[in-house]
Amino acid sequence: MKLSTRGRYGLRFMLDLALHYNQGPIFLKDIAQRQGISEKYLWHLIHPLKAGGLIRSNRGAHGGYFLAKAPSEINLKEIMQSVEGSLALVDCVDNDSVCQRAQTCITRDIWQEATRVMLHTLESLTLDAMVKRQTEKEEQVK
Amino acid sequence: MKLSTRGRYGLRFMLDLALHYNQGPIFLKDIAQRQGISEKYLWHLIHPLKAGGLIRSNRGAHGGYFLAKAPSEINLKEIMQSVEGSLALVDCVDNDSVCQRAQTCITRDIWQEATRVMLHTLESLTLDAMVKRQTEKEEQVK
DNA sequence: CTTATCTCTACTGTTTTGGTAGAAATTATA
DNA sequence: TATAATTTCTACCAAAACAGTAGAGATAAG
Repeated sequence: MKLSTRGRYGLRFMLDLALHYNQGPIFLKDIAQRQGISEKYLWHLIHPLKAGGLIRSNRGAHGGYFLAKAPSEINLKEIMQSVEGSLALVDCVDNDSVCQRAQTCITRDIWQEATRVMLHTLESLTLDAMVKRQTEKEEQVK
Repeated sequence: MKLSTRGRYGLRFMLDLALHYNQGPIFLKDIAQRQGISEKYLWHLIHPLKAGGLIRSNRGAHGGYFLAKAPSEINLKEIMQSVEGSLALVDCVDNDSVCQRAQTCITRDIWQEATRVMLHTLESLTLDAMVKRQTEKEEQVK
């Protein structure tokens, strides 16, 4: 039940953009350097994040990436769903036809409920809340 | 973020034992048949469940498996931790030395919190509650 | 027209996952 | 004590998912 690097890096990428919100397009190169992740790999995350309408980009010289919405309007559930796909803990939650037992299986109900709770948690965490926590943490270090 | 078959089958195995609680040792063969899972594969789950103190067994003829505790004393968190290992969403939650950023990384705090909520949910679900739901569901079908 | 940047396709190696084979150990019971 | 039924264990294999890289093409600024 580990998160893959897609999810972990995806959040770090988005948080980096949130920390530089309203500072114009941010170079992928800079994000990659700050986060210690290769540009090549980050591309795999950028693609679904664009498709999910969470980020936008400018091409060409002086191009770069920026959030498509305010940090307060972007939550962790959206980010994870974009980069990881469905967050259902088991496939039968999304689609009962994957298992003949689905109609009568009580464990399916259990996983459905657990998935719901998890999604609710992720939904309550927004990028701007994370930015706030980040800056608070940096204050404490001083 | 999908659960592996270990987790899914592990719960079904335990629920099967719970449904036959106090009926003496249950043959692996019977569980395998009811659940549609090979005996060979189930062995991989049985081993950690025994190590985790959740089930016990009798060897030899008329042997079999049974719960080591009452169904009300066994929750989903224990079962998952036994068959899947650590349930931390990311490795750095258990062990900060896996990442140099751990001390200052706000995303680590986020995953730590999400993990905590998830564990709390799993902990609140006990085998006997699932048995109750199962029998209620069967009543409704009639 | 040159440089900086994003965009895209394709490939590769490694790890994890799911599953099987077959033999050894243990116990009830005839 | 022999036999049948069952758990226990080691080893292995194939397929899928994951993590990461290479290199070329498209676009825009200056």
